[in-house]
Amino acid sequence: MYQFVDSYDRAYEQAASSLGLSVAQVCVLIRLEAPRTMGSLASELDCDASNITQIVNRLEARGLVVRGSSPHDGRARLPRLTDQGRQAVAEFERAFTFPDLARSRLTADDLRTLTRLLEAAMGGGS
Amino acid sequence: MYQFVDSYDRAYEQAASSLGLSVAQVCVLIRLEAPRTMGSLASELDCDASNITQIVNRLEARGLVVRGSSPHDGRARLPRLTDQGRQAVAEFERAFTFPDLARSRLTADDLRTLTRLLEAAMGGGS
DNA sequence: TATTGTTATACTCTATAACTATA
DNA sequence: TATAGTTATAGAGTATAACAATA
Repeated sequence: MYQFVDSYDRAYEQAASSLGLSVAQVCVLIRLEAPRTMGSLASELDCDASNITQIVNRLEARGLVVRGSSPHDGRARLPRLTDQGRQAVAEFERAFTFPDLARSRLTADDLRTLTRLLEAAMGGGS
Repeated sequence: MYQFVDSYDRAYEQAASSLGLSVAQVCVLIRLEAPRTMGSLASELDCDASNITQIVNRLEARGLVVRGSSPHDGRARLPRLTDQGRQAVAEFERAFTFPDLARSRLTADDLRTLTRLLEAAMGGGS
């Protein structure tokens, strides 16, 4: 179990760094396929809002993201992907081969079983 | 698959921080149940040696680790756990309930199947 | 008054480069 | 000359506290 998680994490890190990005930056980037507020990113990634501010600053400095404004709430910012950002997301998904590779090593039946057992191990619906 | 890895990682992080330690510090600590060189830690954790130097510095400052010397090689250091360090490892293992909890939710048969499928998904013997 | 986000600050993780001591 | 480890330094992730702007 540890070995599997470790392999997954390392593959994720390597795919990110092959694009010159950190894991944290990719985590934000892939959640911006639809624009959303800084706060919703912070709560989904379970970190402080000031953290998101800094990560988005760096992504914006690289031209992967732009901060838009919300028409409904003058306080909120709505970061969204630029074309270059969308391209980076696509490249990451191409580089992060671990899940597809893992799936390709199992039969369709075994994959269904694995999914069921992982869900059961996590406690069903949590 | 992502959900399972994410749950595992979050549980690990929370167990570490419940002891006031970072994930990186715990990773070093739990590998010191037998003394070993700085270099072997760096290669197992796949990071630079200077990184290990700093983490061991912080663990030493907290009294969890002491740097010993090797009788065979005057250059090498052999960090090892103090009593307080051993206690911290035990506390971490008590706090990191995720794996035991996951196992307890499966029958013995399902657990064997899960292990087999995870190994197969990683590519057998890698 | 409460909420969204930013700024300032501090600590940790991480790598690179230059260094010391030993082999 | 090569290896084990450290030091100095710099960039990034993270949180806390104080703050501005808006609701």
